[in-house]
Amino acid sequence: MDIPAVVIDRLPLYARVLESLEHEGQALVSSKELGKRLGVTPAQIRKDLSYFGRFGKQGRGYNVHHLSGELRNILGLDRPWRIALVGIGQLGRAILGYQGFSPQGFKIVLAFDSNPVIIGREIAGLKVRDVAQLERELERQPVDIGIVAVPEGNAQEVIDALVRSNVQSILNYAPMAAQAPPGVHIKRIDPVLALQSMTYYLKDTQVAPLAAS
Amino acid sequence: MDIPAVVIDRLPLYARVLESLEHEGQALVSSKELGKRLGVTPAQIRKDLSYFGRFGKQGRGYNVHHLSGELRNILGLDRPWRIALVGIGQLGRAILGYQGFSPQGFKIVLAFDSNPVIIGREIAGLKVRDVAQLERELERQPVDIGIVAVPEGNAQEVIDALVRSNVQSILNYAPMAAQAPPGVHIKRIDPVLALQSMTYYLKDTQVAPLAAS
DNA sequence: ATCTGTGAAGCACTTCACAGCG
DNA sequence: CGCTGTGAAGTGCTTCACAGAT
Repeated sequence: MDIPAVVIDRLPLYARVLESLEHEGQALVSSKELGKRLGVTPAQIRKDLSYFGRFGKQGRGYNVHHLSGELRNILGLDRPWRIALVGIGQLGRAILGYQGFSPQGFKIVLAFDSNPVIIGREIAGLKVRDVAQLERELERQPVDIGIVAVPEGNAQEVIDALVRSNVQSILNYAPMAAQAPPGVHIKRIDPVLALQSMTYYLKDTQVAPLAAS
Repeated sequence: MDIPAVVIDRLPLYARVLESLEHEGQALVSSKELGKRLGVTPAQIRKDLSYFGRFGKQGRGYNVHHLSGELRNILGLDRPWRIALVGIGQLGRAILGYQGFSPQGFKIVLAFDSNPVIIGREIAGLKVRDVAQLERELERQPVDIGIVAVPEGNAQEVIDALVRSNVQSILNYAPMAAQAPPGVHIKRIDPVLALQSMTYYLKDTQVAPLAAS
């Protein structure tokens, strides 16, 4: 069976709410309550979960601890994942310093850049390697995920190199639609693109001319 | 007419490619060529654009400069936008220091935090204000957009305060589904959630146990 | 001949509504 | 009686395919 990608995208949110409920000591939860917390219809939650199994009990709801574990297993969150980060500029350094990855099992194990000034330097405990050696290094030390934090103009070539190294999941911080062969999953994450689509809805309600400040 | 949100989300990508083409000096572009660059079908591009007008010429294609300008106008990218940033921790500082907003017309004009140690300090040229005063400050100096970079547990209350201050567009860095009244647009941007959905597809192809490193 | 703009068809996701179980 | 799991209906986005313009 082929599960819609939108469903997969919602699962991490479900998993996170369930973890909260677990910490709050709640044993059972209904699709209605989960839906309220998530801003999603109860039917959608039941339908989404039904792709993977029958986790609930009629008349009762879902066992929070059990469902949480099932989702973590389905998503692979119960295992560690290795990441190569490409691009150690301002953004790359922020990503390297970000404390939110490792508690969730994501570990950046390789860092690459093209700037000779920082190649060889150690940043946040990781030696920066030459991106020209990316394929060679990934052969020696494979990773599961690539994070691309290079300028837009270089992102496609970096992604191509990652794909040649059999990296199948890529998080792309460059504001462009990257091309990749089928089987490779790319997610774009760009705050400017996100803002640029929201301004569409703001056009007629702009609060004040900037010059007035 | 009500234009699908997915269409609005694609427009910034179109606008960006058109700007590249403009800089490359290309005068005309067909939906086929645009589609190739963007990994989108030509029909989708034509359909998307047709929601807003008839910008092309049959037999020729689209005038790059003209279409670029139309899209910038449709999205409101030809105007400056004011932003309030809430949460000046590690992430908030990275956002404050990010050079990518202002070239696109996004200007952070207010910074808030709840930590007494940094309230009053100046960071990246902006005085950090007390988040408890958010509504008062936004009354004096309205903004168009709010960026929320506070911990998950505080994000909803911050969003509620922004909404009370008539902020209608919010970029939320917290990894949760925030609630807001209709008319308010929230986009979530969280790298961990993005990774957590990609691992679903990786489950059976994990490269190596992390312990082996 | 080429390429747009667009109704109509096709496809995919969401919601409904209810049988069935606890 | 409450709540899940799920076919079926509903809705909305994407793709097709072609008339029409250059």
